[in-house]
Amino acid sequence: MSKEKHHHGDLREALITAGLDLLEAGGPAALTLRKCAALAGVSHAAPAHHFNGLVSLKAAIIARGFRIFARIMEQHRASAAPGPRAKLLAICQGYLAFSASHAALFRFMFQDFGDLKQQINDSVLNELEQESTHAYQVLREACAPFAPVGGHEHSTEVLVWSLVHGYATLFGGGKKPKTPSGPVPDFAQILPDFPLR
Amino acid sequence: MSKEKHHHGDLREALITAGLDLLEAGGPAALTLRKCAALAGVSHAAPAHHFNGLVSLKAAIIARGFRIFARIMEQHRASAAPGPRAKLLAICQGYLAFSASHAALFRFMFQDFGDLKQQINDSVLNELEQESTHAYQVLREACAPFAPVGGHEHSTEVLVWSLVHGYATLFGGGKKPKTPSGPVPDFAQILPDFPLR
DNA sequence: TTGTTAACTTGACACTGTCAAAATAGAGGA
DNA sequence: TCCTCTATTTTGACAGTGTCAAGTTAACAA
Repeated sequence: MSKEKHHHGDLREALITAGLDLLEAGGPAALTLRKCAALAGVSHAAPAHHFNGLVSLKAAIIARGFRIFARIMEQHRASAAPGPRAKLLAICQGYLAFSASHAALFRFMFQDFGDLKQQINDSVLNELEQESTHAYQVLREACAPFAPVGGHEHSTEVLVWSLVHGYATLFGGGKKPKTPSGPVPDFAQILPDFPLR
Repeated sequence: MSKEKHHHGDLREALITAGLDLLEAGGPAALTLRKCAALAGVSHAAPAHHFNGLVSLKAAIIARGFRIFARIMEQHRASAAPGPRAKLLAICQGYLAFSASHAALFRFMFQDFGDLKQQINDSVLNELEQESTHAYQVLREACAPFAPVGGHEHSTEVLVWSLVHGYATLFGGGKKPKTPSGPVPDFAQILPDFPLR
C-alpha cells in the first residue's frame, strides 16, 4: 500500500523527478530510462515495475508538468490586481512564466501529449487527463467573465488559449525574442480587449 | 557539381523524402538514420557523407517542411476572394491545412527548431533560416494591411501568428477537436476584426 | 521461523548513431 | 586506352538505448 518500503524509499517519485531534471538539463534526447534509473540509484531495469515502459514514465512526467503548470498560473492569479482583466492577464503571464522557466518541459508536454495518450493504458492516463484538465480549468475560469452570450460561448477561451500558447511556443523560449522582421511586443499588447458579458 | 552521378542518383534528396515519409508514417520516433538509409536503398553509414549526423538530416527535413508550408499558404492565398481580410483568412486556413495534412511534420518542425539550430554548423542552417523566414514573410504580407500605425507595428502579425499557431498546435491535429468543456469554434470565429491602417 | 510476494538485479537481445578502414565508381589526364 | 585520384559507399565495430526473461533479495504475514 504505502510506497515507503523496500530498498528504495519511493522509486516512482524519484524516477519522475530524475526525469524532470534530465529533461531540463539536456533536452528530450537526454530523457532516458537508464539515466533516470541511474540518477535514482537503481539498476537499469528497475523502472519496469513502476512504469509500463518508457512512454508511461514520460506520461507521468507530463502529468507532473501540468500540475506545476497549474500551480504557477494560480500563483500569478493570487498576486494579481483586482478586476477580471487583470486576473486574465496574470494567468497568461503565469502561462508564459512556466513556458520560460520550464522550457524543455513545456515543449515536451505539448509535443508528445497526443502521441502518448494512444500508447498507454495505465492509470497514468487517468492522472494525465486529470492534471491537464485542471490546468485548462484555471485558464477557463479567467476567461469566463468575457465569454460571449450568443452561440459561441467557448470562443473567448479558445482564442486566449490559442493566443497565449502560440506566443509561448514561438517567442517564449528565448530571452530576447524577435521575429524575422523585428522585436516582439509584450503579450499584454497583443491580448485583445474583450467586452464583459 | 551536379548531384546526378555515382551509385545513387541523388542520395541527399532521397534521404530527405525518406525521412518525410517515415515521420508521417510513424511519428518522430520512427525517424531514424538507418531507416532513411534503408528506404533509400543504401547502407546504414552512407548518409554520413551528405549530412553531418542525424541532427543535420533533421534540420534539412525541417527546412523542406517550411518550403511545403509556405507553398500551401501561397496556394490558399491564390484562390482567395479579393480583399485583405479574405486573403489573411486564407493564409491562416493554409496554415491550418498544413498542420492537419502534415501533422507529424508540423509538430516536428516547431518542436526541434530551436534545439537543432544550436547543434548544426552546416550550410543546412542557412537553408533552414532561409526557408523559415520565407514562410514567415508569407504570413507577414497578409498582416501588413492591418498593421497599426503607432509604435507597435509588429503587434498584428505577432498576434495572428501566435493565434493561428496556437490554434493549430492545440486543436488542429484531431479531426473533431474539443476542449475539456466543449467543441472548438472555427478559426474564422476567433480571428479578431482588425481595423485597416 | 518459514513462506510468499513485491521490488530489484543480472544478463541478454535487437536496435540506434557514429566512427574508422576498406572497397568501389566515376572523372580527368597521360 | 590506361591510370590515378577523389568522392561515394560499404563493412565492421563500438557504446548506448528499451525491453524482456530469469534469478535474487528484502519486507511482511502467519
